[in-house]
Amino acid sequence: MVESRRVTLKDIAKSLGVSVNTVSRALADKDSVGEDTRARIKAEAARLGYVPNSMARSLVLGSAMTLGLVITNPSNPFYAQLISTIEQRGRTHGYSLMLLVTEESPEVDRRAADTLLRWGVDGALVVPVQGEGEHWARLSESGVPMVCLNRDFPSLDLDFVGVDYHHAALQATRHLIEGGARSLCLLEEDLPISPVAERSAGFRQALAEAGIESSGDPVISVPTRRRESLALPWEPADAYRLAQDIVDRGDLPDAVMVGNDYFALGVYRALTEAGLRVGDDVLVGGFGDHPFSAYLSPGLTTVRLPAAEIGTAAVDLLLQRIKGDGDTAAEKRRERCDLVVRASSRASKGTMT
Amino acid sequence: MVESRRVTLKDIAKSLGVSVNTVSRALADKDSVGEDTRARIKAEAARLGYVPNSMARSLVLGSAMTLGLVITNPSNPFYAQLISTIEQRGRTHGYSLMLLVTEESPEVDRRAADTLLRWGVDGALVVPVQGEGEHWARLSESGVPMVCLNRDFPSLDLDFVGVDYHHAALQATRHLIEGGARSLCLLEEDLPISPVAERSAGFRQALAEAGIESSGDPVISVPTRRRESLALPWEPADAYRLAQDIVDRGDLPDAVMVGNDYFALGVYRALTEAGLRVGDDVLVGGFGDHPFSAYLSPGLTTVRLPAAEIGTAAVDLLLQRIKGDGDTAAEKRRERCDLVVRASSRASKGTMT
DNA sequence: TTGAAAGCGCTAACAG
DNA sequence: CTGTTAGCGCTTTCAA
Repeated sequence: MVESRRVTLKDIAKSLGVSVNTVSRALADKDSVGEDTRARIKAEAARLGYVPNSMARSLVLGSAMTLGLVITNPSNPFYAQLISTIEQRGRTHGYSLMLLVTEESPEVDRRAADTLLRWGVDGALVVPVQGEGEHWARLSESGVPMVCLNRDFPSLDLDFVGVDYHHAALQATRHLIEGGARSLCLLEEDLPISPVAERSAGFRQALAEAGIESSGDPVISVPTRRRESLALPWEPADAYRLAQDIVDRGDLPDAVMVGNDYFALGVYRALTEAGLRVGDDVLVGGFGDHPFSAYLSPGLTTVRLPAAEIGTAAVDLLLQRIKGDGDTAAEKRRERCDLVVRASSRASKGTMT
Repeated sequence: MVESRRVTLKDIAKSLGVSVNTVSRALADKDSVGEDTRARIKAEAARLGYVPNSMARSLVLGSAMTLGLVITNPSNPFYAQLISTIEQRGRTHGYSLMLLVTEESPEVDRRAADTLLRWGVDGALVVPVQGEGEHWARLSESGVPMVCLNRDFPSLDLDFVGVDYHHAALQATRHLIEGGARSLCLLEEDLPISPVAERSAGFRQALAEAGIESSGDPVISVPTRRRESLALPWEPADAYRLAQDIVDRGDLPDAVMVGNDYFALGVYRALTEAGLRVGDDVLVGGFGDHPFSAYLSPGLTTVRLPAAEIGTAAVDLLLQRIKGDGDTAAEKRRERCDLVVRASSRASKGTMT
């Protein structure tokens, strides 16, 4: 491994006896340079193994050509897909990606905003750790275009691209009710985030429509035990325990909705162990349509989340903002999604929208 | 949104009537600055909302304080966990992360190496798109410390941290054989990567030890149909189709190993549909121990991959290289892993190492 | 068409 | 203790 310093424009210039900026323009394919000169310069650059210094370039150009992506947990398959899509689409437009993982820590979240500011990213895509998001508002006000992903701050005037969870939950719950459910509950993770709130609202609306009332709150918060590592998806065991409790208490409804497919795994187990048949004795519906969901017995009825569409839309919106379209009002975009009906809800009506 | 230019050291200096570099040193907490001056400077910096420019800083310091991470597919849960771990550990040491997603494209892989070079990352962690990896060798020779993750180029002198797939496959296969299997096959994805090769070798060794011979090749390559989007994990359907074929042909062995748990989903379905009972008529073993694997019926016996350990070890090795320990021979580290025994292999011996 | 000079924002040397 | 000078590698004036 040669410890040679990196080749710079100056090196090429010196080696060829021309000025630095002739080299710069030759390599940038500007027309203000002679045919032969350009050729000699390019040859020499290749010979020396010249690699442009992006940082220096960015410094003078005033643009980092970098997007920041802040994610709470890449092990969430939905977010994993967002990462892929976003990186790909950003790269297509010439942007590099700086990734920050917050693991639901408000502290890390706050620092993430700071880091992005320091690096001068051209724009930021962020799944915020919710609660208070002033630091994100500040980032945005500092002139860094940003769009929130999946989690929205209704109170803050920030661009947002996510899922129409309300509509999705409404449809899914209606579907279970049409399937015959007269008592239902919804198991949600215990985080104060907008997706949970919106799903709960949609779920409740469906219940209200059908005139279904329950003694207690039908939306149940799953106590997610501090996981060994947050670098994992939701823990089925958390939902398993809760479902067991419900069964033991004799509170089991006709149908159980869960905020994510992983919880469905736990619910399946609890029901099965109690001698109940999913899709028959109890209907189950989830969110995510993760690859395993189609392969469970019975197959899980679940909402497919349009990760690719959301990632793409978010990047496109961000790029638009970066291009200067910054004074328009904040956009709140909620993508509709499909309910994938499988045997866990018994009915077999195909895909509805 | 104020379109105000970013506050710089110069602004603070001007506003206070001191020199730029006094400001620099005051803010850097160097001791060569008066108590009161420092205080005034810090106050003014805060008042003006000064944010240091990392790029400028990096340019002069000659270090980007950035690590590059090149991943083929974040939707692979193993890689998702690596991303989390690596970002976290890098951040702990003050490094930002630049993420590149290659989606198994040799072209993108090549460009990734170039991008990292241009940005002058301090080090790179890469899951290479295998085949030929000269560009990675070049990156390394250019003086950028790098370590390969999960996939090794035995022929190239590059640092490597991954899984001891050979040992894992050996153990898992032995376990199935001890469980009574006398004919076995291994379903692997059709990629020319070292993990596949190593698992196959371990699998074959176990067969040889037991004196098991088969008519055809017991290692079967699963034709992975070009997926709609590569931003997804393995496709269970690919393994499902193949398993169906095997069953139809009457070639079904006593035990089926699969290179990843997603394939097991497909195998389960094919077997079930053929009226066979997993863990009874046919034993199944996988790799990954994904969250769903424990919740299948029957639970899937599978190899747990130590993603966190590998991510941590890789970062630590990289940081060590960055610190200058660059002349030692390339290190090839293969982490051992546990076989998680569940009902799909019938036996119930607890966790073995 | 080319070169010289200036500057992006910051830090490091050296004076004073 | 503080200011001046220099320079990281690059691009963009402006002259020549």
